[in-house]
Amino acid sequence: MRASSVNQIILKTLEQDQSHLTAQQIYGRIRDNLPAVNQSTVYRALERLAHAGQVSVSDMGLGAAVYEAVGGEQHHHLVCQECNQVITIDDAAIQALFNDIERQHDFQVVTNHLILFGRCSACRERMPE
Amino acid sequence: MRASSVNQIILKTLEQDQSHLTAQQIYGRIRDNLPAVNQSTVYRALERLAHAGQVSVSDMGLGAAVYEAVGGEQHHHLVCQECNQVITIDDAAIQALFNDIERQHDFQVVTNHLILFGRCSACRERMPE
DNA sequence: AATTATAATGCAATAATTTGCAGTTGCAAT
DNA sequence: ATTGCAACTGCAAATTATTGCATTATAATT
Repeated sequence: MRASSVNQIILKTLEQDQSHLTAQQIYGRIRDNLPAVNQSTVYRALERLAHAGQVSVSDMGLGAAVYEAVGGEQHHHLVCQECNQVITIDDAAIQALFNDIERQHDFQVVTNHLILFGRCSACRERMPE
Repeated sequence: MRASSVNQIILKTLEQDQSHLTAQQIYGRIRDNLPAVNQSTVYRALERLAHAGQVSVSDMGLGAAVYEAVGGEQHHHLVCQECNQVITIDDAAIQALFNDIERQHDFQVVTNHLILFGRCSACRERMPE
């Protein structure tokens, strides 16, 4: 396998699929076309892409991390610990925080997919503390 | 083993140790006193404690997640992807964001230890994009 | 105290992820 | 072309984390 065309293939795979894919799912889809790609190659390519800010990695509290191509508009998620509901929130507030951090700490945030765990309104009503 | 005294033992272990411990390290320390505790019990106890907001779980980009007792003052971290430097930041800005989210989405954030990846100032100078 | 329900545990199997190391590949400079 | 170096890959082993199921413990109820 030609070195690092894997990056491109993974990116294309993620772009076709809008939803969050696990490393194993990505591995599976790539295998369909290129049987001769190893698992750790996929993990390492994903790591490179995440590092470069081209894909996001998120632990949504499922067994496995999920990956996604970073497109124009970012989004983030609130995950309810009780009912597992996933709420998508837009980037404005988060970007503002990141800008603050960048100014205060001179630190360029690359994290591009934030997952915040907690309790949704329905679950709070259903079972108040 | 008396059910769920494990919770207390883990909490005590984490409180004694200020630093971030991995599940394996916690497992190791508990074994010293209580050989008859299983790995999955430790993982499950940590999960419970995290869910209850008593300990924080963070993937700092090392191989394993790290756990910490949640004390009075929260803190969060910026982790440089290049040099692995860990910058500790205080809670104020983050809490403000969480409050916003709580107001806008009626969602109570439990996440209590945020890790943001990016590039520290030194590395940005050393290797500008 | 006996009875039920609910939650916690151990164990073993499985899944997900990481790592070490040797071998390839791509690329730039001879 | 050849050399040298850094990045990428495959493979296998090791680590880290999760899960299913039978058993045991705790708690609540009668």
